Amino acid sequence: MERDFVRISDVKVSGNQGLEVKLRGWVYRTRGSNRMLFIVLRDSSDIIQCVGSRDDLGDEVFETARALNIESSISVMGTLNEDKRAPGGYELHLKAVEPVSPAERFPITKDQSEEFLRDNRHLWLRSRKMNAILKIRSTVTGAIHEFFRMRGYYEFTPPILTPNAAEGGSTLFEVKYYDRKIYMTQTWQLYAEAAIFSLERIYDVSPTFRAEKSKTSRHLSEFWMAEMEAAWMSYRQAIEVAIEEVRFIIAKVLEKNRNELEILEADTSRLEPLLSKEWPVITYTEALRILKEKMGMDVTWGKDLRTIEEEALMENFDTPVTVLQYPKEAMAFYKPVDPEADAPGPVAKCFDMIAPEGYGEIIGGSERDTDVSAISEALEREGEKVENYDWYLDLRRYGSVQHSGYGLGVERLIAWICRLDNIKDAIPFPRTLTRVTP
RNA sequence: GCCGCAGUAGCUUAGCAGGUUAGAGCGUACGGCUGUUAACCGUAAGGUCGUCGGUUCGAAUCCGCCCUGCGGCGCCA
Repeated sequence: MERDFVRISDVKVSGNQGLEVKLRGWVYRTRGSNRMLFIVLRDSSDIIQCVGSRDDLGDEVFETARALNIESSISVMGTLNEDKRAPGGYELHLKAVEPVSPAERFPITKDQSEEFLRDNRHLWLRSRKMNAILKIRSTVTGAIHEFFRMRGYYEFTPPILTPNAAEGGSTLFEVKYYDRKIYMTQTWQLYAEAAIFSLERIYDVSPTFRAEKSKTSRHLSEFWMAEMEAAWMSYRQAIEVAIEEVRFIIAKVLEKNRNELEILEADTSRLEPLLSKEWPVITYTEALRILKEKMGMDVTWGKDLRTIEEEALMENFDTPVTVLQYPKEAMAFYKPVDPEADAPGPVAKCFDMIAPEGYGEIIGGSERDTDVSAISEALEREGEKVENYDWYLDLRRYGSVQHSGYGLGVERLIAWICRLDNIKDAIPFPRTLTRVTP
């Protein structure tokens, strides 16, 4: 009996005219009169309109079916019919309707604010929109695993609870840990650097926590980063990997999720050309020149690019752009100077990838300094206690090698691919400055 | 930390140069409808207008404090 049920997406194909099938799922919409009844049924795969008449079902079943609330779970039996009047072109002519568990009045109705839907995210996950986003999210993280494993990388899992900061103590979440205080991880990087001396090439897809007081549509307090770290690799090689990775992910989404992109109104013609185009790689210094010549914006050399400048820069491109060699002064302690760079001042062996359409930085990465004294001095300049980083410095004392890595903001990438207005919809249960529920 | 915007029924909102019982749509309840597309028609219930205080004969409307939320800047992925 159980095996007789089929998925909606499997029956919504031509050639099934008149076929008798059993479906089960949830009531997505209902309409009708006292003789006709329309139930749009939803399962994980798709939706289909079910049509029932009082004559076919009999008074008792008809009245039971008519009384079903939205989101009641039901199983149905009927014959398939191609009909232009049905949304989606196919419908099921009902012969039987059996409630599994009738729903109470569903709180989500026609008009809802974005915030109301986020308050009810536990129920809104059932929407076509969230269903589509979650499917794409699954493709994206699956593609990341596939991409790195195909290239001989090992998955390496970092600790989530960490004793000290990696980039600026002010954005750390404190955790009561027995009788001490520790922190939620901001990046796997320090641990990844330890691991490459064993595994050489590693990656992860892990949660990251940042207590930044940023209230924007691009920030989450808990988000997922897909990182990589590789021994014997320059930052320029890491850039090549990063571009390949993002292209690979987009190709996978285009391959698997065309229906979902359509539901999200995330026009695939934005994404398709990306696969055949070159993605520019420019230096920070060149970026300043573009800003001055094409946008009339004067940025003092040495200042980090701010959001308005990044957005202005991206108006000149329709693909992601990688900007490398930012001024060393503005960069974190572990990013080494590139002595070969052609720039007005010292620049770091580092890069950011900026997404088009205003979605901002999706990747940040760099080569990692291997010079113990350079790191120590940089740490002191940032006001950190060098002794806290003793084990990290050990990695330079025992057979250090050139190595690089980067982190990809999974939700920012998903938000861009899905053309979302807000990054909060790129993750099932968003955590922000003000939101910790549901 | 800084700068904007908002808070009126379960939800989405109108009303805001102060003036009778604060309107509507959706949802809900009941009734009607043989093909609907978050249908349509009718009836009904549903509101301490975020809080506290002030101005006034009179405050949803004007003023002030506070609370809550949203977005943006800085910072970041």
